[in-house]
Amino acid sequence: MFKKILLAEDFQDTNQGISEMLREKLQIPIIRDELYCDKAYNRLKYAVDQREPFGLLITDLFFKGDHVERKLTSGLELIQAARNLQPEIKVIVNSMEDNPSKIDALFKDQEINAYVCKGRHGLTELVRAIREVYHNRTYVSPGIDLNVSNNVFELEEFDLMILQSLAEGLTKKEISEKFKKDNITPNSESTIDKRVSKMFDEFGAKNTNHLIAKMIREEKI
Amino acid sequence: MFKKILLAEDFQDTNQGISEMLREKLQIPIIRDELYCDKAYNRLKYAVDQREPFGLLITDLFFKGDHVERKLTSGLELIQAARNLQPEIKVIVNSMEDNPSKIDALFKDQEINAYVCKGRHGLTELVRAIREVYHNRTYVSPGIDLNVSNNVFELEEFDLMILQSLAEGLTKKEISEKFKKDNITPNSESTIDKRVSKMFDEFGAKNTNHLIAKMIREEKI
DNA sequence: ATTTCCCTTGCAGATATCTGTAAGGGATTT
DNA sequence: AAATCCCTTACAGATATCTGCAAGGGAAAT
Repeated sequence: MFKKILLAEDFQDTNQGISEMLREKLQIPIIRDELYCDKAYNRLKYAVDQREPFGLLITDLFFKGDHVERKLTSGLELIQAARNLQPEIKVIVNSMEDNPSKIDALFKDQEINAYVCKGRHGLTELVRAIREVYHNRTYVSPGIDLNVSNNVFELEEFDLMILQSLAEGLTKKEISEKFKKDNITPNSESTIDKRVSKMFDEFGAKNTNHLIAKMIREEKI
Repeated sequence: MFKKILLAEDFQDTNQGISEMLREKLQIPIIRDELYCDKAYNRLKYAVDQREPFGLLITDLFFKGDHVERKLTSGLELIQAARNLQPEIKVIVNSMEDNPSKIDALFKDQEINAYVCKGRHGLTELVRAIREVYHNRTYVSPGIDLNVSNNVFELEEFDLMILQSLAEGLTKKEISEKFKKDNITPNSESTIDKRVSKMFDEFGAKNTNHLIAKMIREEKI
């Protein structure tokens, strides 16, 4: 089993619960837990310098901001920095994110080894994930279905840019002009009209206000 | 100190961390933890029936939905049900909500005894809160400033209804008609126009799309 | 009583949005 | 080569939005 594990999790209660479990259930000799990404990174670096690197990093994705100044502000940044420093380190993400396409991106882009979704079985699943990862397998919380990723209604890049611009208060004419300036094509006002109308049908919206409200609430934009 | 404490918290890791701490730091003889509001309520009821009621309820606000059917779906509903059953029970809310006006409402409407904000000192603060509440005092996490509640730009009821209607895709004419039907006044299309334009100024929005996007992102609607 | 202030309402004009129709171009199929 | 499909674009007409201006009414101040 792993000899050294680093835990990055900013909630004290959650942090405590996980550390306790790691010690009891898995008898990990060395467990370090940190409340800030920067401090976690420093620990990794020091361990590498001392030639006693951590075997596993368990990290959350979202870290609250407070008065402390931060360089690394999210789990994503921490993972990238860690991999840069120590490419072979195993990574388990432990977060409340449950959007399959976002989790899928973590495996594809960051090559994480496991994803555990916080919830009623989060701790049990985490123990399982650590064992799987130790044996060079990947793990995903059973509640998450990466296949049935809701790509059915996933927004493509172009439509996304239109929606973001509308949400920023630009008119369709302004969007058309911006697209022309940035060499984004297609870019006629008419096409933008058409795209938005098509989204009305796809998402069952009555008008632009309705569409934007839906998209933001569903965290598509 | 309290003899019996009930903890309602759906995240297994957080739940574990808190239970552990209650046992170690405060030597509470009986601690029950539940992952569902309904189960927590059943425990309260059983304890009351047995004439050995809980002295304190610690609850989260948001509970994830899953396959299990639920009657009580939020901490708010649990608190109301608990107070209905056992009016004198002490209540501490432990959640990640950090909006002062919403927390203020919990004290005013639900008469909760303490509010602890999850975060880097959440567990330490919770211990403190329990001691304070035991001595019949209230407690709020120091990071929360109930005085500087962002009421400066709080929406009044009327403007809120307009925004919600717009976000549902109604036109201003339709909103005007709805208001007339529901005897809400003022209700002319002109006034609704004016109110929305005024909000453009207040919130620095360029148009309706922009305003709705801002309001939803700031969780005003 | 008069003035002042603020809100509601109506109206009008300039823009913006939404929905069709239709023409043209590129890619694929037949 | 011709037909088909899909996307882009232009344009037009009906609505909707946004911004003024002006009139009226109620409440508070003078």
